[in-house]
Amino acid sequence: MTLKEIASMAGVSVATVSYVLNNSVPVSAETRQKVEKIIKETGYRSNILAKSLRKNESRLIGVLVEDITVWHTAYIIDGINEIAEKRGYHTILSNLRLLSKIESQFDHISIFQKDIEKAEDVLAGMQVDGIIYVGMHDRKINNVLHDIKKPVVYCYCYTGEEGSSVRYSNEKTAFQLTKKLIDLGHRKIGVINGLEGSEPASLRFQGFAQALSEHGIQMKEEYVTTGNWKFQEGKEAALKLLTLSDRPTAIVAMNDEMAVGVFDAARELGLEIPKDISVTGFDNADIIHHLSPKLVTVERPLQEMGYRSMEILLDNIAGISKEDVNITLPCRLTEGDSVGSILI
Amino acid sequence: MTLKEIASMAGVSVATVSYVLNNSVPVSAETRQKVEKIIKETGYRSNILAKSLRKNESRLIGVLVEDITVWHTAYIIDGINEIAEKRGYHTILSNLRLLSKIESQFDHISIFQKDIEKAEDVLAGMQVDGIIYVGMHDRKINNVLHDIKKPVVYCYCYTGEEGSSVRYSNEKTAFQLTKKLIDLGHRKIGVINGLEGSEPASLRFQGFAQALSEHGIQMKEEYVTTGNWKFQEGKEAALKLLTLSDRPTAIVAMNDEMAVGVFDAARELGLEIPKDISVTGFDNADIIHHLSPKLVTVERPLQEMGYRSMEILLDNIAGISKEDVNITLPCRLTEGDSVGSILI
DNA sequence: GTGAAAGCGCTAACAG
DNA sequence: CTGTTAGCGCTTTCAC
Repeated sequence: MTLKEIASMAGVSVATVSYVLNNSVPVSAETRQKVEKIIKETGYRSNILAKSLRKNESRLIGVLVEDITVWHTAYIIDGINEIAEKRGYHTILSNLRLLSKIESQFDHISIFQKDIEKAEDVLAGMQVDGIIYVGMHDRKINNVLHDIKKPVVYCYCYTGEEGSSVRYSNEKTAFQLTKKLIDLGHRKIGVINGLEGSEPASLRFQGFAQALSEHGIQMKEEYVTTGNWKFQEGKEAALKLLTLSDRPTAIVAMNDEMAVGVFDAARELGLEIPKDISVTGFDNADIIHHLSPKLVTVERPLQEMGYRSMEILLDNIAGISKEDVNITLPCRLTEGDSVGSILI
Repeated sequence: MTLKEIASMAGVSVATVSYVLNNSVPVSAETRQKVEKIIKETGYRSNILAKSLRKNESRLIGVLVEDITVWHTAYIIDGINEIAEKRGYHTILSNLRLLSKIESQFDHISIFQKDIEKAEDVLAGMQVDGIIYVGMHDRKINNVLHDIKKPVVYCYCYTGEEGSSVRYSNEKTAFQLTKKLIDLGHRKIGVINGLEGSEPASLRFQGFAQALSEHGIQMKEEYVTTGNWKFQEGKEAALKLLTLSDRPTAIVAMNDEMAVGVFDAARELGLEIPKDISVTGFDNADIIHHLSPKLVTVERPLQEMGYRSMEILLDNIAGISKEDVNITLPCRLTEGDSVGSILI
């Protein structure tokens, strides 16, 4: 069913049908009714491709994700979709599937410049009005989408150079988390840092360190440990910390999986949380929802990151803003019972 | 940059450029070189929209998901993408976001017929060649996409009526799991069924029951419990089972979260897994990866479900197959140490 | 208020 | 082999 067919059925010109459809030009009530009746009866749906071609705007946003199976990606896409729907845009998804390709060599993304260019070609060919690039890790990457003249927003990653970006706050959040412990009276605070070389790990650690220093607490070397973000190493680090002769009263685990390791270690050692040891996590992952007591952790604003990425992109497309914008959203500390106060 | 511009730069007609681009008609080596040079230099990318309009085929597949944040969805999309990429198709994603809208009233999908129709309008308008509908729960739904004349495949759900579908095997898998326990000598097997009224729950239970009956084992009423798929109710059910005077030697938890509850219950009661009690789960969720001993559970073939959905759809589009096909893929039992053998 | 007609970028007869 | 040309379905001047 095409405009032309509708027009002839209604006994009007194609232009008139178009006017009715788009409310672009006044049409007499009578004509409008006639046309709308036919449209309803036939179940006509206008060809968006043809419209885009003619108007030279697709209202299509390319969402280029490094790996859709990485947990946060789905939530970010969800946020993007929500704004897209509200503003009459649609999203075309391109999935680089990096995870299966690089395993855990975070930085060797340059190897995949080829894949990215291919995806870029397709998206550009589809005439997308802009692209949101969703990272699988929070890190600095090259401006991989340099070849396209459309607006780009990087989400869950950033380029040092040009390009807008939307991230969440690692440093400030770790600061708050640590400050919370300090405010509860803790002075002997152990930390299980994330994988060495990972940017979130070092940012989170900086926040941790700053909270200590701002409160005049000396960081003890033996209280600083590292894990690979996984349960096992988290547990091992916790065992080390908890068996120190002067053991910490609180442990900041830089992600939830390692925090679960802390719980396990504490149980093995017969220590009670939070009475004997306070624990915090990071990520609010599914894995902690059955923990008892409830873990104090951090919820990243994933959906919100999707919203903001989309808003920035659309403003950019609309020409409202021309400059790159780089924003870092705050995280939410969750309620929980895994931290207790210390009598000072 | 358009075909026309390339043509004039190369001093040939648009037709010739098109021939070069598509290898649709023989072109002299000389002309080809000339044209390809210009294409490379200018970074020309053909307008896929225009091409689709002209050819009346978009090579676009609509992926309509009930909720992208439901864990399995991302993996299914990943599978769909992989085949799409291989076969030169692209996917446009539409996300109904049902989860936030209906919470857990599994069957009231009819309320959302409106949302679905809207998504359908858009996808049809985008001239997709077909649609894959990805459910958020494995269940029977109406043929919600009746209004479109393009091929449709339902994935992770099905319509009783018309329409192809791709699912995984609940019944057979639960049968295998149970049989495994029986083969190890277990005769007193408790079960923690999933939420009442849920289709996977009843299918899994049927598989469980059949394994018992095929091996001449009487199902004891007190060995049958139910949970709401969640940790807490799983744990409560396990406590009930494990404190029976004649307690079972094995517990089949119908999902992983409840299996974690069994682990917790066993520990509280001072029972050792698998020496005192064998445990199995279902789903291979992240939540179990730190369990010790390693849980024997079931991995659903999610990516494969994406592959097959796409293959069926593309065959359908190509006209290779016209009939509806409904397939049920087998699951993989994972290796683990949470089950032990019983001396018979 | 309505219609005729040009043209968005591309493909595919058809003619040469 | 190459070019001319007629559309694909739609929007949008420009006349009337």
